[in-house]
Amino acid sequence: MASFRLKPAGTPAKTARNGDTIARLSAIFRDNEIMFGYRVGYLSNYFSGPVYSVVEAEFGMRRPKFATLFCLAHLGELSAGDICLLSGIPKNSLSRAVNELLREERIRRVADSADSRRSILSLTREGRKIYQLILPMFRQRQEAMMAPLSTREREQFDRLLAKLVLRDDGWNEVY
Amino acid sequence: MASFRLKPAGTPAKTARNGDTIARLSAIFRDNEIMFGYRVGYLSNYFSGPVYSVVEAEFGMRRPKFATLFCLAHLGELSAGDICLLSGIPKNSLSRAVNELLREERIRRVADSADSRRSILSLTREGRKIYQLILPMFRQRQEAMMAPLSTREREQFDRLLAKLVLRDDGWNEVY
DNA sequence: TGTATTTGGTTCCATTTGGAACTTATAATA
DNA sequence: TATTATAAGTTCCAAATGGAACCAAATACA
Repeated sequence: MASFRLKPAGTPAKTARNGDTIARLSAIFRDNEIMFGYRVGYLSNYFSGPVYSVVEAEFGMRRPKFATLFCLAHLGELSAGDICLLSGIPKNSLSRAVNELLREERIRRVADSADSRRSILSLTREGRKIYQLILPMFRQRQEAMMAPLSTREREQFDRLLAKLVLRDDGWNEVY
Repeated sequence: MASFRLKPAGTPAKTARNGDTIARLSAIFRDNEIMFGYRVGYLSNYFSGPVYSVVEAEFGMRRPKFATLFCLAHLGELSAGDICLLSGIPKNSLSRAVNELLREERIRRVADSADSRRSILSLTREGRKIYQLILPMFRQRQEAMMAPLSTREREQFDRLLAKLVLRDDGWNEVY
């Protein structure tokens, strides 16, 4: 994991195109009716897709499982439903992820004494270790993604994302 | 479709939480090691997920198929590979999408005379019609997503997204 | 308190997914 | 111009996905 990379050094992109084609294709980024949504989705795909394909091969772990580790690493103790809310992953997928992680002893689960339908999840030492192992891949990929922005621009971007995500209008209450 | 909505009016969110819980959970948006990647992914999920689940139910169409229509609607004629590049969808998934759309006569395909491995795809009248029918859902959802930003902030966001997406450093040459 | 509703979580199942191997056509190089 | 490598697209298959139905506990409220 020391030197995570998406392709061996020097390997040319499989989808290399000439400049003209690129220019023609990228017109779609300059003008369409769902500019924001489309580009956000595009970034998201190219950000996480390649990393997950490595993480899957190397750790047998995809979005639902990693999202679980990620949320628990940050917030300590959560229910499965909390993680759904924080990730937008459907609860049945998340349920499976949780049960697999339990089997692998990467998380633990104790019934919530206040509400015995819920249970409280948290990382085991092993879970935290694996998380720390995977995290750098995402960090590195994020750094690559953000390369075109200056420090100042990153601050702006940060501020805008915060506004979009920390909100109270129920936009994300859909699942 | 006249009044597309994600939940019937007045239906409370299934995942309603009290303010305290919300506050606790949203800490993850304020501080983590992959702030940009995480929040972009979160937005992307909550933007498109709910729309696709309606589009799937109503038109039997998911991301690969809609991405195909979307790209063709904007750029006229493209190969399957172009659409992969523009969407980050793997080529086998896209191949299936293309063949389904052909069967449904929503796109047409002609062999590229210059390179007979490729073929050139384009929308049929029917394909364009269905696209126009779906598009407003995404527009509406995007509008909801962007609600917290002022006009000025949207311009900023637009500028930053453009920088992230219109780039030349091969960041997206991974599939 | 008893009945109806909602909620957290799991299970079922049909469909979708994407890696890998394959086919055919083009490009690159000897 | 053979030979080899690479590209576009398809097919195969094992695994992941998500809607829907379900169960059990909690809540609303008559």
